[in-house]
Amino acid sequence: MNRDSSHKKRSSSGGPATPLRDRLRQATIDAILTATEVELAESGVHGAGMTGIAARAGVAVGTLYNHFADREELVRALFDARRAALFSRIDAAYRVAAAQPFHVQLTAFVRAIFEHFDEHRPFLRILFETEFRPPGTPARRAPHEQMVERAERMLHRGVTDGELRPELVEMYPGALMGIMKATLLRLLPLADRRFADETDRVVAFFLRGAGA
Amino acid sequence: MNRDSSHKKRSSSGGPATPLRDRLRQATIDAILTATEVELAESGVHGAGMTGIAARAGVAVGTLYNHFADREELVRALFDARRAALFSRIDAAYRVAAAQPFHVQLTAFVRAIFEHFDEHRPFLRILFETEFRPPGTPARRAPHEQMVERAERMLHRGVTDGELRPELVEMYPGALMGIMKATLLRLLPLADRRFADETDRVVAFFLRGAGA
Amino acid sequence: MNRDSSHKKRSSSGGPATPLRDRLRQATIDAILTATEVELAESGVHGAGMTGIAARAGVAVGTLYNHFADREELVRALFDARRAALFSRIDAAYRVAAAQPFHVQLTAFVRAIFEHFDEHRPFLRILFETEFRPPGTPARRAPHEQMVERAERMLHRGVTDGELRPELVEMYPGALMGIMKATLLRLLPLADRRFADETDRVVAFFLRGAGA
Amino acid sequence: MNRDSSHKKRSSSGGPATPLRDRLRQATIDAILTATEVELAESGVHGAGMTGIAARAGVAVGTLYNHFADREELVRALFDARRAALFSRIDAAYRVAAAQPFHVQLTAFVRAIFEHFDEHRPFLRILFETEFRPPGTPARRAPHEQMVERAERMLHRGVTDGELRPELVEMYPGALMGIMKATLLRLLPLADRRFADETDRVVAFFLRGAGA
DNA sequence: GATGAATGAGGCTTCATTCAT
DNA sequence: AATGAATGAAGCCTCATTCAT
Repeated sequence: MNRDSSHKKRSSSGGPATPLRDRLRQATIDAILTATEVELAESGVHGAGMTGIAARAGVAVGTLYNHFADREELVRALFDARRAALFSRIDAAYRVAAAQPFHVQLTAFVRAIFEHFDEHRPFLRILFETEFRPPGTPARRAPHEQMVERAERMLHRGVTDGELRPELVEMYPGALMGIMKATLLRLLPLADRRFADETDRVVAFFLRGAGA
Repeated sequence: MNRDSSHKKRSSSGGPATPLRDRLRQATIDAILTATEVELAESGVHGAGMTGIAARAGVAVGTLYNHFADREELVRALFDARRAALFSRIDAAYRVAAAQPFHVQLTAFVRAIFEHFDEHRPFLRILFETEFRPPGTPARRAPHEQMVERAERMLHRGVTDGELRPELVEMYPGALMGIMKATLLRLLPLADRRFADETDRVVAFFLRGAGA
Repeated sequence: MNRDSSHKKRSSSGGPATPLRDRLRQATIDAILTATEVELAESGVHGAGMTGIAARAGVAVGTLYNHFADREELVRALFDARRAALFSRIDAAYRVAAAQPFHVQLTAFVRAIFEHFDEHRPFLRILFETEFRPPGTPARRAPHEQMVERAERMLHRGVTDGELRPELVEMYPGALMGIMKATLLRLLPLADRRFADETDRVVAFFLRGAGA
Repeated sequence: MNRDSSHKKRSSSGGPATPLRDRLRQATIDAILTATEVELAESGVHGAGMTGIAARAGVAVGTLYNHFADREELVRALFDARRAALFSRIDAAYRVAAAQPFHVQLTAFVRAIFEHFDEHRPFLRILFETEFRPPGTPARRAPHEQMVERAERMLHRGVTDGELRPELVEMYPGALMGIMKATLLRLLPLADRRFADETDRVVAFFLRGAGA
């Protein structure tokens, strides 16, 4: 069935024919994904039901299945979408700071992540719950691991540039992530605190531990 | 409604009336708890079913209900038992090192935790999964938070003793836990590595970041 | 939590959007109620199971729960439906005979009840079983008591009109009901006898005992 | 197994050897039956469980099965015991009044029944619940029918003696029982009223309806 | 495409009954 | 004969999924 949004058979005339249908379609999908995110955050990844998701999205249950093969694919789509947004944000910040010293890039990395979760608190709750057993395991990698990889690449540069000591290098990625997660976990219950405001403190602590 | 603690009669005559029954009873309970631990670790906290638990424990489903009111109480009993063991181990190590310098006590703290999880890898998997949303959700505190509290008390001494800098002190407990968890997470897939062997490196990294 | 009464949308455009769905829905509910009645009569109020009810109704178990929150609500719905039918029949007969002498109204009352049970023998069996301990036990009044109340009102008129002696008046409602029930009980095993044919004899006996 | 209390192999010496064992045995059985009666009355005939019965009787579940083959036999034993007591009481009263006029005997009949239920209110609740579907159906007759038979024999004499009119005679037994049951039902919620006090009024009402 | 009632496998729990001590 | 933990069939209910309209 047609769960990929790339039909592209609208090329009979010349202009952008029927993009309306596609736009409506995408609007429905977005509504469903957002509803899924909120429901999962509220009821837990396994506690949320298709009925509740449909209700919050303002559609019928059957409509969910017109866009996603089954519950698993829906959840996976949510994870993919949010992960893609997070990674593109990280990568953008990363690139912008590519010419700057390592510690600037590190700061940009941490800030990008914190800002993303400031905008997606519900998804953060979901991430913590599924960190160890992400939906769609074992075929898929946990977002966690993919971020660890990105952190590894960046921190490697820190060592190469001489800004980080090489001794405990294999601890660095996990330690950075661990400190960040601890910060997220600590602030999550406080609805009025922005994660991004902690950026400098996290970087400071990490650099004291790992800095040359 | 825990059905344990039912030693009503007995001892009315003279001899030890039925210690045998009690021993068998306790053996059953232990078998059930262990089976629960393994099943939860394998299938997830919500994925594990009473049928599978009973099968692994080598008892009938009904037997589970002779000792635990329902699924929730069973899971809670597992958490309580493992958490109690962990905390008593921590506290013991903590007391033993009470007269020693702070960094020795810190090392004892970290090592106690790592050793406990070396002996209870399945429970570790469960802990990660429920860190943010503990079973029996609202009423009970996450084990995580209780450990953070213990860490806070200990690290406070580090500051008082002058071994830790007071600047980022509110980050310390989370950071220590975060670094430990990152280490556990990193080594968990490697079945032949002992967490306890990482003790010194974790302490070293933390002290470089927080030490005076 | 009765899930009926869900005609939320529809009629936004112009035509009668989905009266078909509603009709099918009601047909399902009726089938379920009838099946419930028969199963309860056959297997007893507690002996009847959701599986058997679903099978007899020709639906899946889950369908029962699409229309009734749980077993108790289903049974209650059956009672409510049958009781409402009985009472509206009684009340109609009662009104029609309002202008006539008391003994005519009494006859109409008895006949209405007998005719109702001629059409709902299965429900009669259920009523006898639950007379003393209605389903959904504490909260709701037994149908029995509600009928006694109606009888009381009517018999009061008999006394006022001088057609009944006032002496043992507090026995009248129970006695009338008791004589009727004894008659129902006596004829219930005889499938070819109509209760309504006993109307005059019951009234005659009661009036001889209570008449002025 | 030995569920009949007639072993009678204690005749080796001469005197009444080991009647002690039998007496203890009977005491246990009585305790169980009474416990059963109360539990059934409280929780309903199907709601009462073997565990609750054993607990109330002060024995272990297994002990119940040492005296009764299964739950059904236990309930049946209770019914048999109470019915036997009721019938022997009725029959005694009946015989005593055999030489007296019919209406005296009728009064004795009604009073015997009322007195029995004054002493066994719990059992009365059970009777109402099972009147239509007695436990052990279909092999066993309902107590109701057996009482109707006794009533029939007695009322037949009333007709023969000329104290009752022969016209509606087939209604008499049911009507008498119905009036009695209505009275029991009316007074059952009032814990301080004795059924036996209603004897004369019941007889009076019945005789007005059926008397010559 | 959207709709939502119908489906039924699977999960949790109960409780009469058994049997080793 | 008493005990009470163990047993497991059977009951109720949930919820992802389907499909006729």
